[in-house]
Amino acid sequence: MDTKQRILDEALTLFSEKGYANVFVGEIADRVGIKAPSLYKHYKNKRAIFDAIIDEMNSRFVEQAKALNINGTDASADSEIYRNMSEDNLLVLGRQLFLYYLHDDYNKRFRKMLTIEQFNNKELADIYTKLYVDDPLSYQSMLLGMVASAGLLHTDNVEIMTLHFYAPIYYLLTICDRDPSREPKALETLDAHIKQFDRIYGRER
Amino acid sequence: MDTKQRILDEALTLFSEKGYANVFVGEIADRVGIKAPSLYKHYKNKRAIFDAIIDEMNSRFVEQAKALNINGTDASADSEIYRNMSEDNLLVLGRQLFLYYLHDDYNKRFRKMLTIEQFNNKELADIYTKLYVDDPLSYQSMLLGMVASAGLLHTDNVEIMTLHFYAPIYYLLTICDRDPSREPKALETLDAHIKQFDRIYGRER
DNA sequence: GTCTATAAGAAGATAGAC
DNA sequence: GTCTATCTTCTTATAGAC
Repeated sequence: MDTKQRILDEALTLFSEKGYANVFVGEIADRVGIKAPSLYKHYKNKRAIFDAIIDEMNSRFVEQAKALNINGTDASADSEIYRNMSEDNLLVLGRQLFLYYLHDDYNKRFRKMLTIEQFNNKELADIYTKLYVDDPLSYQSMLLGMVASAGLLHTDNVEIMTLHFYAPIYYLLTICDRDPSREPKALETLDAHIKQFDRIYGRER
Repeated sequence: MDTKQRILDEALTLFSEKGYANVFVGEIADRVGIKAPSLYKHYKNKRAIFDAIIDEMNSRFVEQAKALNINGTDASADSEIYRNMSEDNLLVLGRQLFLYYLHDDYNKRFRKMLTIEQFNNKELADIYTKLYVDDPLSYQSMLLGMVASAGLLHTDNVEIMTLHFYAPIYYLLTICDRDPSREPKALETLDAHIKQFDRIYGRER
């Protein structure tokens, strides 16, 4: 990886642990293995590093969204999966979603940085809301809606059903971000949640 | 309010908006209406202000927990309320919980400060987990457990039922903290959530 | 592109008068 | 307890050699 990219990488790690203001330019340089002044050959100033991180993450997530949408809107490709969705498949879906969000390195560090900076930076607050509130809700609404229209889930309000699916996942995610030692317990709770969700919405009522 | 207390109050406001590192001692002093050096007659240094906030908030919440426990463990006082819990009462309970957390001034500012500082300060991370994860879960488990034992809610897993009640409330709370303009929509969603919760758990299955 | 040396400025904290 | 003046330290950023 070239130096310019390594600077972004180390900076993101540090920003996600301590927040922008607590990270010094010299600290980033140290991690990269250069001296602070050398860093200014790659970026105009400290803020430019921060902005470059946001730009890169934004395009990363735009690509990801594109990839999801291709599968998501192409009913012929996906419908078979979701029309045959058993409790086991629902468990796998929820677990994958959770573990991807939790362990994907960029996702995790970027989310923590957004968490720290959200009240101080309206742009980051909006990105957070998009990535961890609005996008998951609309994506999962679509998936669960397909499962429901196949008759495997039953509700008269897909939005609330999706909230009941996602809110506990989000809640467990924030717990693990704060304290990774709670991860095993959170995974158990996740499974119990999804099984219960399937029992609740998975039969005629 | 005396100066020493006003310093804590203004500091908490600033810390909750910008985080510890982005708040300057002179800024706190400005808000209080004194000069920075005068502030050092009240607190040894900037960190001491921060620590005093945590101490005060801790004792505030200990008192609150005591007050809740008196009602909570005194079955004879509360049981009548919870044994007659209709959907309307459940709505009120959820709404009160949500609006208290959302609008109580100390709660709100302290929560935002904890959110910002959680990854940089293990003590604050633990306080956050206690206040917004463990305590609400155990308190609400107790309440909902009473409602269930009165036959008004039905589940074989009170813990997961409580997660299904609280996680959406927590999720909506973090949305509103980040963007208060979403509060009206969040309140609608909250009501829809609780009504759905009551429909799900409130009848024999 | 990386370094050493250093400038420029910000922010925390102290001294001492009132 | 509050002020003005000031010290000290830390951090960003630049200059200029290699």
